[in-house]
Amino acid sequence: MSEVEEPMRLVHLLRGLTVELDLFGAEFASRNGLHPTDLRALIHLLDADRAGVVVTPGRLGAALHLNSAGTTGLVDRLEKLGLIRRERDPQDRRRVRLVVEDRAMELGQGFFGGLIGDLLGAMRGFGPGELDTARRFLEAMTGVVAAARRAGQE
Amino acid sequence: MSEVEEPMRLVHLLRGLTVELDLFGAEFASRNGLHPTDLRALIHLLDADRAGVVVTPGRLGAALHLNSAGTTGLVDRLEKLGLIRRERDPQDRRRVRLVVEDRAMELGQGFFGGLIGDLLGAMRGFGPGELDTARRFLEAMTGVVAAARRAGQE
DNA sequence: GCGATTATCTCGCCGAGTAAGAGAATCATG
DNA sequence: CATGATTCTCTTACTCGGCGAGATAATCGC
Repeated sequence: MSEVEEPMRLVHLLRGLTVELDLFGAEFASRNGLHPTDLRALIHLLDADRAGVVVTPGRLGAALHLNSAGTTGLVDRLEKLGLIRRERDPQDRRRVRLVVEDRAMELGQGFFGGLIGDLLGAMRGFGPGELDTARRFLEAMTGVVAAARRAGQE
Repeated sequence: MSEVEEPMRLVHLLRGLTVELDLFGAEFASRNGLHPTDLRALIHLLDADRAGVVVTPGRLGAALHLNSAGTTGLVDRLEKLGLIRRERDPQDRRRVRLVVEDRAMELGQGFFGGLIGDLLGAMRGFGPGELDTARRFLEAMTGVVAAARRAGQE
Protein backbone atom coordinates (compact mmCIF):
# COMPACT_ATOMS: atom_id res chain seq x y z
CA MET A 1 0.00 0.00 0.00
CA SER A 2 1.13 3.53 -0.72
CA GLU A 3 2.21 6.10 1.81
CA VAL A 4 0.21 9.26 2.42
CA GLU A 5 2.65 12.08 1.81
CA GLU A 6 -0.06 14.70 1.51
CA PRO A 7 -2.80 14.89 4.13
CA MET A 8 -4.25 17.63 1.92
CA ARG A 9 -5.34 14.83 -0.36
CA LEU A 10 -7.63 13.65 2.43
CA VAL A 11 -9.12 17.12 2.79
CA HIS A 12 -9.94 17.17 -0.92
CA LEU A 13 -11.39 13.69 -0.67
CA LEU A 14 -13.70 14.82 2.11
CA ARG A 15 -14.84 17.75 0.01
CA GLY A 16 -15.25 15.59 -3.06
CA LEU A 17 -17.32 13.07 -1.16
CA THR A 18 -19.61 15.83 0.10
CA VAL A 19 -20.05 17.18 -3.41
CA GLU A 20 -20.89 13.73 -4.78
CA LEU A 21 -23.42 13.03 -2.05
CA ASP A 22 -25.05 16.42 -2.55
CA LEU A 23 -25.28 15.89 -6.29
CA PHE A 24 -26.69 12.42 -5.75
CA GLY A 25 -29.39 13.87 -3.53
CA ALA A 26 -30.16 16.78 -5.83
CA GLU A 27 -30.50 14.50 -8.84
CA PHE A 28 -32.68 12.04 -6.99
CA ALA A 29 -34.85 14.92 -5.81
CA SER A 30 -35.38 16.47 -9.21
CA ARG A 31 -36.08 13.06 -10.76
CA ASN A 32 -38.92 12.67 -8.25
CA GLY A 33 -40.34 16.14 -8.61
CA LEU A 34 -39.15 17.50 -5.32
CA HIS A 35 -36.78 20.23 -4.27
CA PRO A 36 -33.58 19.76 -2.30
CA THR A 37 -35.38 21.16 0.74
CA ASP A 38 -38.16 18.61 0.30
CA LEU A 39 -35.63 15.80 0.32
CA ARG A 40 -33.96 17.15 3.45
CA ALA A 41 -37.38 17.30 5.06
CA LEU A 42 -38.16 13.74 3.96
CA ILE A 43 -34.93 12.48 5.50
CA HIS A 44 -35.70 14.27 8.75
CA LEU A 45 -39.25 12.92 8.81
CA LEU A 46 -38.19 9.34 8.15
CA ASP A 47 -35.46 9.51 10.80
CA ALA A 48 -37.94 10.84 13.35
CA ASP A 49 -40.52 8.26 12.35
CA ARG A 50 -38.07 5.40 12.84
CA ALA A 51 -37.09 6.85 16.22
CA GLY A 52 -40.77 7.14 17.18
CA VAL A 53 -40.57 10.91 17.59
CA VAL A 54 -43.56 13.09 16.71
CA VAL A 55 -42.71 15.84 14.23
CA THR A 56 -44.68 19.08 14.04
CA PRO A 57 -44.31 21.86 11.45
CA GLY A 58 -42.49 23.89 14.09
CA ARG A 59 -39.89 21.19 14.76
CA LEU A 60 -39.43 20.46 11.07
CA GLY A 61 -38.95 24.13 10.25
CA ALA A 62 -36.43 24.52 13.05
CA ALA A 63 -34.47 21.49 11.85
CA LEU A 64 -34.26 22.93 8.33
CA HIS A 65 -33.77 26.56 9.36
CA LEU A 66 -36.99 27.73 7.74
CA ASN A 67 -39.35 30.29 9.22
CA SER A 68 -42.98 29.45 9.81
CA ALA A 69 -44.18 30.72 6.44
CA GLY A 70 -41.61 28.71 4.54
CA THR A 71 -42.43 25.68 6.67
CA THR A 72 -46.13 25.93 5.85
CA GLY A 73 -45.24 26.01 2.18
CA LEU A 74 -42.96 23.00 2.56
CA VAL A 75 -45.61 20.99 4.41
CA ASP A 76 -48.16 21.97 1.76
CA ARG A 77 -45.88 20.62 -0.96
CA LEU A 78 -45.16 17.37 0.87
CA GLU A 79 -48.85 16.88 1.58
CA LYS A 80 -49.78 17.56 -2.03
CA LEU A 81 -47.21 14.96 -3.08
CA GLY A 82 -48.90 12.47 -0.78
CA LEU A 83 -45.77 11.98 1.32
CA ILE A 84 -47.21 13.18 4.62
CA ARG A 85 -50.58 13.95 6.19
CA ARG A 86 -51.50 16.69 8.67
CA GLU A 87 -53.25 15.54 11.84
CA ARG A 88 -54.32 17.77 14.70
CA ASP A 89 -52.75 16.66 17.97
CA PRO A 90 -55.70 15.77 20.26
CA GLN A 91 -53.59 16.53 23.37
CA ASP A 92 -52.65 20.06 22.32
CA ARG A 93 -54.93 21.18 19.55
CA ARG A 94 -52.66 24.04 18.54
CA ARG A 95 -50.24 21.43 17.25
CA VAL A 96 -50.26 19.56 13.96
CA ARG A 97 -48.65 16.14 13.76
CA LEU A 98 -46.95 15.32 10.48
CA VAL A 99 -47.72 11.69 9.74
CA VAL A 100 -45.47 9.92 7.26
CA GLU A 101 -47.36 8.07 4.52
CA ASP A 102 -46.25 4.76 3.03
CA ARG A 103 -45.35 6.52 -0.19
CA ALA A 104 -42.69 8.48 1.70
CA MET A 105 -41.20 5.26 3.08
CA GLU A 106 -41.00 3.81 -0.41
CA LEU A 107 -39.45 6.98 -1.76
CA GLY A 108 -36.91 6.94 1.07
CA GLN A 109 -36.17 3.32 0.34
CA GLY A 110 -35.59 4.21 -3.29
CA PHE A 111 -33.21 6.96 -2.27
CA PHE A 112 -31.28 5.25 0.50
CA GLY A 113 -31.84 1.60 -0.20
CA GLY A 114 -29.67 1.15 -3.24
CA LEU A 115 -26.93 3.52 -2.15
CA ILE A 116 -26.66 2.13 1.37
CA GLY A 117 -26.47 -1.39 -0.01
CA ASP A 118 -23.64 -0.37 -2.32
CA LEU A 119 -21.79 1.41 0.49
CA LEU A 120 -22.08 -1.59 2.79
CA GLY A 121 -20.91 -3.80 -0.06
CA ALA A 122 -17.82 -1.66 -0.59
CA MET A 123 -17.11 -1.81 3.15
CA ARG A 124 -16.78 -5.56 2.95
CA GLY A 125 -13.47 -4.93 1.22
CA PHE A 126 -12.09 -3.64 4.52
CA GLY A 127 -11.13 -5.57 7.63
CA PRO A 128 -12.64 -4.89 11.07
CA GLY A 129 -9.58 -2.96 12.18
CA GLU A 130 -9.67 -0.83 9.05
CA LEU A 131 -13.37 -0.06 9.48
CA ASP A 132 -12.66 0.94 13.04
CA THR A 133 -9.92 3.27 11.86
CA ALA A 134 -12.31 4.77 9.29
CA ARG A 135 -14.92 5.25 11.99
CA ARG A 136 -12.52 7.05 14.29
CA PHE A 137 -11.29 9.16 11.40
CA LEU A 138 -14.80 10.19 10.36
CA GLU A 139 -15.74 10.94 13.95
CA ALA A 140 -12.66 13.12 14.35
CA MET A 141 -13.33 15.04 11.14
CA THR A 142 -17.02 15.50 11.94
CA GLY A 143 -16.06 16.76 15.35
CA VAL A 144 -13.68 19.30 13.89
CA VAL A 145 -16.29 20.65 11.48
CA ALA A 146 -18.95 20.80 14.19
CA ALA A 147 -16.55 22.65 16.49
CA ALA A 148 -15.61 25.10 13.73
CA ARG A 149 -19.29 25.69 13.09
CA ARG A 150 -19.98 26.49 16.73
CA ALA A 151 -16.92 28.73 16.87
CA GLY A 152 -18.01 30.57 13.72
CA GLN A 153 -21.41 31.57 15.00
CA GLU A 154 -19.85 32.75 18.28
CA MET B 1 -10.12 0.34 20.56
CA SER B 2 -13.66 -0.91 20.09
CA GLU B 3 -14.91 -3.29 17.44
CA VAL B 4 -17.25 -2.16 14.68
CA GLU B 5 -20.32 -4.37 14.98
CA GLU B 6 -22.44 -2.10 12.86
CA PRO B 7 -21.16 -0.84 9.50
CA MET B 8 -24.41 1.14 9.37
CA ARG B 9 -22.80 3.42 11.91
CA LEU B 10 -20.29 4.35 9.22
CA VAL B 11 -23.06 5.14 6.77
CA HIS B 12 -24.64 7.49 9.28
CA LEU B 13 -21.28 9.06 9.98
CA LEU B 14 -20.80 9.77 6.30
CA ARG B 15 -24.20 11.40 6.13
CA GLY B 16 -23.60 13.35 9.31
CA LEU B 17 -20.28 14.63 8.04
CA THR B 18 -21.89 15.81 4.82
CA VAL B 19 -24.61 17.60 6.75
CA GLU B 20 -22.05 19.33 8.98
CA LEU B 21 -19.93 20.44 6.04
CA ASP B 22 -22.99 21.76 4.21
CA LEU B 23 -24.15 23.67 7.26
CA PHE B 24 -20.67 25.07 7.77
CA GLY B 25 -20.67 26.33 4.19
CA ALA B 26 -24.21 27.72 4.37
CA GLU B 27 -23.47 29.60 7.58
CA PHE B 28 -20.21 30.98 6.27
CA ALA B 29 -22.01 32.08 3.11
CA SER B 30 -24.84 33.90 4.85
CA ARG B 31 -22.41 35.57 7.25
CA ASN B 32 -20.63 37.02 4.21
CA GLY B 33 -23.75 38.08 2.34
CA LEU B 34 -23.64 35.41 -0.31
CA HIS B 35 -25.85 32.52 -1.28
CA PRO B 36 -24.89 28.84 -1.20
CA THR B 37 -24.60 28.96 -4.98
CA ASP B 38 -22.24 31.92 -4.76
CA LEU B 39 -19.99 29.97 -2.40
CA ARG B 40 -19.99 26.96 -4.71
CA ALA B 41 -19.05 29.28 -7.55
CA LEU B 42 -16.29 30.85 -5.47
CA ILE B 43 -14.82 27.44 -4.69
CA HIS B 44 -14.90 26.50 -8.37
CA LEU B 45 -13.30 29.80 -9.39
CA LEU B 46 -10.51 29.54 -6.83
CA ASP B 47 -9.78 25.93 -7.77
CA ALA B 48 -9.57 26.86 -11.44
CA ASP B 49 -7.45 29.90 -10.67
CA ARG B 50 -4.94 27.83 -8.72
CA ALA B 51 -4.83 25.30 -11.56
CA GLY B 52 -4.28 28.12 -14.05
CA VAL B 53 -7.49 27.33 -15.96
CA VAL B 54 -9.49 30.14 -17.55
CA VAL B 55 -13.13 30.16 -16.44
CA THR B 56 -15.90 31.64 -18.59
CA PRO B 57 -19.56 32.11 -17.63
CA GLY B 58 -20.38 29.11 -19.78
CA ARG B 59 -17.95 26.81 -17.96
CA LEU B 60 -18.99 28.09 -14.56
CA GLY B 61 -22.66 27.61 -15.33
CA ALA B 62 -22.05 24.09 -16.57
CA ALA B 63 -20.09 23.22 -13.42
CA LEU B 64 -22.95 24.42 -11.21
CA HIS B 65 -25.79 23.13 -13.41
CA LEU B 66 -27.20 26.58 -14.07
CA ASN B 67 -28.57 27.73 -17.40
CA SER B 68 -27.15 30.78 -19.11
CA ALA B 69 -29.64 33.21 -17.59
CA GLY B 70 -28.99 31.99 -14.07
CA THR B 71 -25.26 32.13 -14.73
CA THR B 72 -25.47 35.76 -15.85
CA GLY B 73 -27.26 36.57 -12.62
CA LEU B 74 -24.65 34.70 -10.58
CA VAL B 75 -21.75 36.47 -12.31
CA ASP B 76 -23.53 39.80 -11.80
CA ARG B 77 -23.77 39.11 -8.07
CA LEU B 78 -20.14 38.04 -7.76
CA GLU B 79 -19.01 41.08 -9.73
CA LYS B 80 -21.11 43.43 -7.62
CA LEU B 81 -19.53 41.90 -4.52
CA GLY B 82 -16.10 42.68 -5.95
CA LEU B 83 -15.08 39.01 -6.01
CA ILE B 84 -14.53 38.71 -9.76
CA ARG B 85 -14.18 40.92 -12.82
CA ARG B 86 -15.43 40.35 -16.37
CA GLU B 87 -12.84 40.62 -19.12
CA ARG B 88 -13.45 40.05 -22.81
CA ASP B 89 -11.18 37.34 -24.17
CA PRO B 90 -9.05 39.02 -26.87
CA GLN B 91 -8.57 35.68 -28.66
CA ASP B 92 -12.28 34.90 -29.01
CA ARG B 93 -14.26 38.04 -28.38
CA ARG B 94 -17.51 36.14 -27.83
CA ARG B 95 -16.00 34.88 -24.59
CA VAL B 96 -15.79 36.58 -21.21
CA ARG B 97 -12.99 35.62 -18.83
CA LEU B 98 -13.90 35.64 -15.17
CA VAL B 99 -10.90 37.07 -13.33
CA VAL B 100 -10.66 36.36 -9.62
CA GLU B 101 -10.03 39.46 -7.48
CA ASP B 102 -7.86 39.50 -4.38
CA ARG B 103 -10.93 39.92 -2.23
CA ALA B 104 -12.13 36.48 -3.40
CA MET B 105 -8.82 34.91 -2.40
CA GLU B 106 -9.10 36.44 1.06
CA LEU B 107 -12.68 35.27 1.41
CA GLY B 108 -11.66 31.78 0.33
CA GLN B 109 -8.83 31.84 2.83
CA GLY B 110 -11.31 32.82 5.54
CA PHE B 111 -13.54 29.94 4.58
CA PHE B 112 -11.00 27.20 4.02
CA GLY B 113 -8.03 28.40 5.95
CA GLY B 114 -9.23 27.84 9.48
CA LEU B 115 -11.15 24.68 8.79
CA ILE B 116 -8.39 23.05 6.77
CA GLY B 117 -5.89 23.85 9.47
CA ASP B 118 -8.12 22.24 12.07
CA LEU B 119 -8.68 19.16 9.91
CA LEU B 120 -4.96 18.73 9.30
CA GLY B 121 -4.38 19.18 13.02
CA ALA B 122 -6.83 16.42 13.86
CA MET B 123 -5.16 14.17 11.30
CA ARG B 124 -1.92 14.38 13.26
CA GLY B 125 -3.61 12.11 15.79
CA PHE B 126 -3.47 9.29 13.24
CA GLY B 127 -0.48 7.28 12.07
CA PRO B 128 0.61 7.03 8.41
CA GLY B 129 -0.98 3.62 8.02
CA GLU B 130 -4.23 4.83 9.50
CA LEU B 131 -4.34 7.85 7.22
CA ASP B 132 -3.72 5.56 4.28
CA THR B 133 -6.64 3.38 5.39
CA ALA B 134 -8.84 6.47 5.70
CA ARG B 135 -7.80 7.57 2.24
CA ARG B 136 -8.66 4.22 0.69
CA PHE B 137 -11.96 4.16 2.58
CA LEU B 138 -12.94 7.63 1.39
CA GLU B 139 -11.93 6.82 -2.16
CA ALA B 140 -14.03 3.66 -2.08
CA MET B 141 -17.08 5.45 -0.71
CA THR B 142 -16.74 8.35 -3.16
CA GLY B 143 -16.45 5.86 -5.98
CA VAL B 144 -19.63 4.10 -4.90
CA VAL B 145 -21.61 7.35 -4.76
CA ALA B 146 -20.25 8.51 -8.11
CA ALA B 147 -21.16 5.15 -9.67
CA ALA B 148 -24.66 5.26 -8.17
CA ARG B 149 -25.06 8.76 -9.58
CA ARG B 150 -24.09 7.69 -13.06
CA ALA B 151 -26.37 4.66 -12.81
CA GLY B 152 -29.27 6.81 -11.63
CA GLN B 153 -29.23 9.17 -14.58
CA GLU B 154 -29.05 6.19 -16.96
C1' DG C 1 -61.40 34.34 33.94
C1' DC C 2 -57.88 36.84 31.34
C1' DG C 3 -53.48 38.30 29.77
C1' DA C 4 -49.25 36.12 28.04
C1' DT C 5 -47.42 32.55 25.40
C1' DT C 6 -47.19 29.00 21.83
C1' DA C 7 -48.25 26.88 17.28
C1' DT C 8 -49.74 27.36 12.82
C1' DC C 9 -51.24 29.69 8.91
C1' DT C 10 -52.14 33.96 5.62
C1' DC C 11 -50.61 37.90 2.95
C1' DG C 12 -47.42 40.52 0.35
C1' DC C 13 -43.04 40.55 -1.26
C1' DC C 14 -38.09 39.46 -2.87
C1' DG C 15 -34.96 37.33 -5.61
C1' DA C 16 -32.58 33.02 -7.52
C1' DG C 17 -33.26 30.21 -11.33
C1' DT C 18 -35.79 28.88 -15.83
C1' DA C 19 -37.36 29.04 -20.78
C1' DA C 20 -37.09 31.34 -24.86
C1' DG C 21 -34.78 34.02 -27.70
C1' DA C 22 -31.87 38.20 -29.29
C1' DG C 23 -27.26 39.90 -30.35
C1' DA C 24 -22.49 39.50 -31.44
C1' DA C 25 -18.39 37.00 -32.76
C1' DT C 26 -16.30 32.93 -34.94
C1' DC C 27 -16.06 28.86 -37.80
C1' DA C 28 -16.86 26.02 -41.99
C1' DT C 29 -18.03 25.22 -46.72
C1' DG C 30 -18.62 26.12 -51.32
C1' DC D 1 -14.25 35.54 -49.50
C1' DA D 2 -19.24 35.33 -48.35
C1' DT D 3 -22.80 33.48 -46.00
C1' DG D 4 -25.07 30.20 -43.22
C1' DA D 5 -24.45 27.52 -39.07
C1' DT D 6 -22.56 27.54 -34.58
C1' DT D 7 -20.95 29.31 -30.16
C1' DC D 8 -21.08 32.33 -26.23
C1' DT D 9 -23.22 35.73 -23.52
C1' DC D 10 -26.90 38.54 -22.19
C1' DT D 11 -32.06 40.15 -21.93
C1' DT D 12 -36.92 39.55 -21.01
C1' DA D 13 -40.75 37.60 -18.80
C1' DC D 14 -41.97 34.36 -15.61
C1' DT D 15 -42.19 30.72 -11.73
C1' DC D 16 -41.86 29.60 -7.20
C1' DG D 17 -39.26 28.78 -2.68
C1' DG D 18 -38.45 31.38 1.24
C1' DC D 19 -38.88 35.68 4.31
C1' DG D 20 -41.08 39.42 7.35
C1' DA D 21 -45.08 40.81 9.48
C1' DG D 22 -49.01 39.78 11.47
C1' DA D 23 -53.65 37.24 12.07
C1' DT D 24 -55.91 33.31 14.31
C1' DA D 25 -56.62 29.82 17.53
C1' DA D 26 -55.45 26.98 21.50
C1' DT D 27 -53.09 26.49 25.95
C1' DC D 28 -50.83 27.94 30.22
C1' DG D 29 -50.14 30.73 34.52
C1' DC D 30 -51.64 33.83 38.02
